[in-house]
Amino acid sequence: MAASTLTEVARLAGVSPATASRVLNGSARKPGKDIAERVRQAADSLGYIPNAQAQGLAKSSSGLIGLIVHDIADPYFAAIARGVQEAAREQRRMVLLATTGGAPGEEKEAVAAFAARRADSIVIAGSRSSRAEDGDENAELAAELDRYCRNGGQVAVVGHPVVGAAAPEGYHVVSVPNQELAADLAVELAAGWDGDFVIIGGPEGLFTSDDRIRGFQEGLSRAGRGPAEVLRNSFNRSGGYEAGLKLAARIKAGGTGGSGRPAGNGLGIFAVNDVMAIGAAAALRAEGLRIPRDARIAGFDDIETLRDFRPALSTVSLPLEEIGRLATRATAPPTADGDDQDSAPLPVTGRVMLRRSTEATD
Amino acid sequence: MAASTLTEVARLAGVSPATASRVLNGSARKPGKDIAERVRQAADSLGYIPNAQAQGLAKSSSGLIGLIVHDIADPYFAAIARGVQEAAREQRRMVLLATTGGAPGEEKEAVAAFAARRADSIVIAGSRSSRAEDGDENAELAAELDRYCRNGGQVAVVGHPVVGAAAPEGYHVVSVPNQELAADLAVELAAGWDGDFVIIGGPEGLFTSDDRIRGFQEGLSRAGRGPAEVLRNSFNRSGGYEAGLKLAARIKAGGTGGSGRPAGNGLGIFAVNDVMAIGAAAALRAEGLRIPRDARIAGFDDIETLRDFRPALSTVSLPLEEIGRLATRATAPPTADGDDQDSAPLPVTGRVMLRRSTEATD
DNA sequence: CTGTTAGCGCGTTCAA
DNA sequence: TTGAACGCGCTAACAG
Repeated sequence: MAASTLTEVARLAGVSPATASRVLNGSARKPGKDIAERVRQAADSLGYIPNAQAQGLAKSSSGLIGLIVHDIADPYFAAIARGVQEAAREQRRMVLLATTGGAPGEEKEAVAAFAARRADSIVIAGSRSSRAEDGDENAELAAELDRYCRNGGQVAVVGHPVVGAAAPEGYHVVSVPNQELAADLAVELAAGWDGDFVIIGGPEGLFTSDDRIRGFQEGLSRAGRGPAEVLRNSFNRSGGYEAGLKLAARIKAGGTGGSGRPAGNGLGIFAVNDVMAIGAAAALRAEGLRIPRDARIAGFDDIETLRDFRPALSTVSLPLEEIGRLATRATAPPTADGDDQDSAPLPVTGRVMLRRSTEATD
Repeated sequence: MAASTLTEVARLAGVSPATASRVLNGSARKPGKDIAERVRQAADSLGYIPNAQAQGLAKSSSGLIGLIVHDIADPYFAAIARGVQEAAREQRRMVLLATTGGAPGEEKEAVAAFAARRADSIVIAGSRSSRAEDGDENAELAAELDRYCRNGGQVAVVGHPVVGAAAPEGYHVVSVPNQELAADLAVELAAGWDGDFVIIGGPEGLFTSDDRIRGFQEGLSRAGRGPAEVLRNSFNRSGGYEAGLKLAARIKAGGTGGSGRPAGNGLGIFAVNDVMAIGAAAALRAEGLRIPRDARIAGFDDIETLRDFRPALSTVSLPLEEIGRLATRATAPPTADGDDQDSAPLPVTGRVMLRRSTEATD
């Protein structure tokens, strides 16, 4: 990766490197109009491209923003990534990508790698977990983040704060009202359906999943219903599929988990995200069941790619892209005009979307 | 972004920076066992993280790989990105992301930005275009890429070479047999359907789209059919939707474009990618038409997130993730053990998937 | 095997 | 306004 350097440009233009630097990169004072042109021409003819590494070294700031996701191919993260990318472009920064599969250990590695690259800020999307087995790694992650912040780094976390993060300066949280929205969803669903509900959740300890489960239960209780049974599986399509198979068998057996309801009365299913909901729906369909006739089903996230799914999936719409933008902007260098909103919780609102998958069929 | 430096670590350990460097980062020669431990402890207690910028400056290599996509939220690119990310991790490199919306001008900017960051290699996913309006920008992009390669950079392009790229050393192409596969699809579709075909394509000049159109026509001719009409629209869902509306009107009008076929006999629709196919299907459905009864429809790519769509979409399966991996590996630094396969065309194979959306209904 | 020296390419003081 | 000198943090040649 050898390329022409600023020194070469300066020599060709017959000026000092310092002057060349001033004209080519944004400096406070502008050199003479005539000399500037000469430098620019020299740079152009040499195809000069400033070495960002060297600039970063000298200025102690890289123009890099690190993004941590579980899986970039998951439409949920892809949508957030788009928002991050957009905001980063506005700020003329570049995005460094890391995928971790959700393991806190990997996330810690990613933070360290970003710190090594001197990324100005880090956005962590994706659910954190509080599982006991992840305890140590979570602690390490928190420590790494702390150090990063203490060194002047900016961090934004989507959803939940990292467990045990001491939150010095520069630590921001874009909180998503998962619980409230799940409660709203439950209330609306309960208004149109008096049968039993079942929740398909992710592994225990996953904050996003747990919040949504808790919220849904709360909504049910607010609607005068008892708590729903919770089936736990992996936080992806196949997890939803497996749970769907179980529920299909149950529905076909004619009961709804011992409540003694008559056969064919179906079930109200809430999957904690759209992808799991789709998986569950696929399983039901594979078992010959129909939605919403034999079972009503709702998800969460309102993934764009899934909007053409039939029957249209009831869900909670989340401004994923906006969330990415907000997180990114929260980590932007202080705008100098004093509006230091700092770590004030950023407002994210969602909306319950009732669609065909939970409509009455009679 | 101030952090403890190698010098500090060295001082604390009572050794020279050079020695510290040798033990902490991979050097050829290993220092004494005792001194190594002392350095490691010092580094640990200081929370030392090597400054990759400085390392890069000194070593002239950054461990960065740049990825250029149209839109990271598009499942097609997201899948490729996952592959790139995976391979990058294997090679202990980090991914820099740039999204361009497909404009050659933006791609040129991205290449320049990657070059500035001294990325070791660049992967360009996404269709190139040869539209006249993009001529200048394409030329600039090619020039930028050339320069990048000449400076020792590695480039891999998915699908088609960049227009006008002079291809010095380090320029690789992962070619995707779009045309052949589209032809295969046409042949298989024609075997089960004797009605008319219509192609929903992207804007003229988009290589991927044009290749698939050309291949499909070729396949039709191979099957003894005349060429299909081509509807051009934007290369995304809404483009498919618009085309679908037009076709719906035509189908409902009872003709198939003047061929005089009886009403209700439908149409065989080939959309050049899955996302457009889904859009078209949504339009047909919105107009009260059913698939495959009123129209058969097929796409291209076999997007994972869309696999649960009903009726299951006939398509051509592409190993997107593998493509990303291949592209990334193609740009890896020469493996030193001599297997310099260099710019040999990398093998990518796809497969026609006939599913419910193109099945006979009677 | 270790320490010293000299850059990598650039920004930013200082004097001129 | 311009140029010369220094330092950012690290690696790679040397010297000891």
